[in-house]
Amino acid sequence: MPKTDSDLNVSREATSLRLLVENRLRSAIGSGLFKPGQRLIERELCEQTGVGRTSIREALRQLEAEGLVTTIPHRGPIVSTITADEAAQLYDLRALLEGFAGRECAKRRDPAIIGRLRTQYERMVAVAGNDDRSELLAAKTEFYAALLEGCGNVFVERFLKMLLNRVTVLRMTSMTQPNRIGRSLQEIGGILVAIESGDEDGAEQACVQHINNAAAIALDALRRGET
Amino acid sequence: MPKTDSDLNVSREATSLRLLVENRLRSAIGSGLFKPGQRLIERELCEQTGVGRTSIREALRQLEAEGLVTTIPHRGPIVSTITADEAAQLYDLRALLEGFAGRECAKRRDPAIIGRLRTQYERMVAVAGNDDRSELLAAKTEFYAALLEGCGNVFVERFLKMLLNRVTVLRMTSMTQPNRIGRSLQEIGGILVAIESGDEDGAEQACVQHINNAAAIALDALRRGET
DNA sequence: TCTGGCCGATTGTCAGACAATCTGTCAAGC
DNA sequence: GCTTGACAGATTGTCTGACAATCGGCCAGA
Repeated sequence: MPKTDSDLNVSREATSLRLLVENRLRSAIGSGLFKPGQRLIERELCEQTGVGRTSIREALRQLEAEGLVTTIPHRGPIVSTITADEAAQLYDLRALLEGFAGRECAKRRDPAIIGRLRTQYERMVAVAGNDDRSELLAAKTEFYAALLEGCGNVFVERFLKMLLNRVTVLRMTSMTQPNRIGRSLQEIGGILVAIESGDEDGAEQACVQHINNAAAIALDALRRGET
Repeated sequence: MPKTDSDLNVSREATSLRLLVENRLRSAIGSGLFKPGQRLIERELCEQTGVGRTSIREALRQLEAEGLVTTIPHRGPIVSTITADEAAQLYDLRALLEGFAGRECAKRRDPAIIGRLRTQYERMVAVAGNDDRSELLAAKTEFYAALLEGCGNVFVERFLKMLLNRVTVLRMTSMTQPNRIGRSLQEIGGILVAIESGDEDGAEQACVQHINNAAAIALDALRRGET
């Protein structure tokens, strides 16, 4: 990211209402407050958010483009559901892209990125034992954010973000398996080491393997459960 | 695709106005009618299309999500420009995804898909000599469409479509090089053969190589030209 | 030449309105 | 009882008009 000389970045959070709504809805869906399949009725959203229908609708169009919601004509938007089949495809693609990202990170070895990766990894190790998983999840999210930025490809970054939004709910499932955490951490550590040592093939493989393992668990739970 | 018993598919083209506008704008940008960097003023679009601002704005949000237009706050949307650097990243990702698609096609060997690929390839060969390139381009587009569908991964398909929309203008450039056509056809033939014979590695390699070659030319032209 | 302020253009957002369309229900008919 | 048809309510899709906020450029003044 182009860092300004001195940090005079007037954050310009003055984002439009539409963007605020968009982010709210995104996190509402990601956090499970809005469940897959649930209808999102415009007027209700207007009341809940206090903004006009215009802004709501435009935000919904954006989320629709990202695949988070699906609009049924003359019926309105619903939170997208995902079949086991699609989930498998999603994980396939994610493995491909994250493998690429891992490889690129290892190739570039940007110290700033590596620093962030290591920080988050250590944070994950530190809080792994907590009952409250939220911080673990936060650390993992940050870890991935660094990985995506580090790959130096804005398209990969954008696409992976979209994919991650869609698996968030599934990821909760797979993280719930208690004894998965240990293995997961181990795998992530492997990714970190490979990147730090510039081992491109190793980093790619580690990323792919990590996703595949997570996918196996998530898909299993998904098939066992419903929808 | 789930084919209905008898072909009673009432095409239900009755898509919403918003979708019509969206497609119009997409092709207007893809065809170069709207040039990169050009401002898209809502009211003008309203006049040109004859629809209200509501529909225009929602369509723009969609295109924005796809990356085709970029909205500058309080300034309005412009047709997205692309730097040489970003173009390189775009081609990198495209190579990755199309390599994946090629591999999957070779793995699955769906006769319907292979038939379509071959048909379009032969069509390309047939019209390669024409002065008018439009049919060649159309055939190539169809070829790719079949390749994307054949990979059996809706996410890969969707993402690649987005990427293709963004390179369309660049692709024109690279196709303009006259003696590139021969090589290009040869490469595409290679892809087809590999898929038909189920050679996964070969198909992937052929796809990647094809994109890399196209990228080299396009990027060269881009750097030589402007922006 | 640089500074500051004004003005037009355009977006961002809202409220209200209306037709088109979908869904569920309920009565009528076999 | 089960199917058919019609009606009513709910909700979207779209338009219109409106207004404040903001951006860019122009022009006067130092």
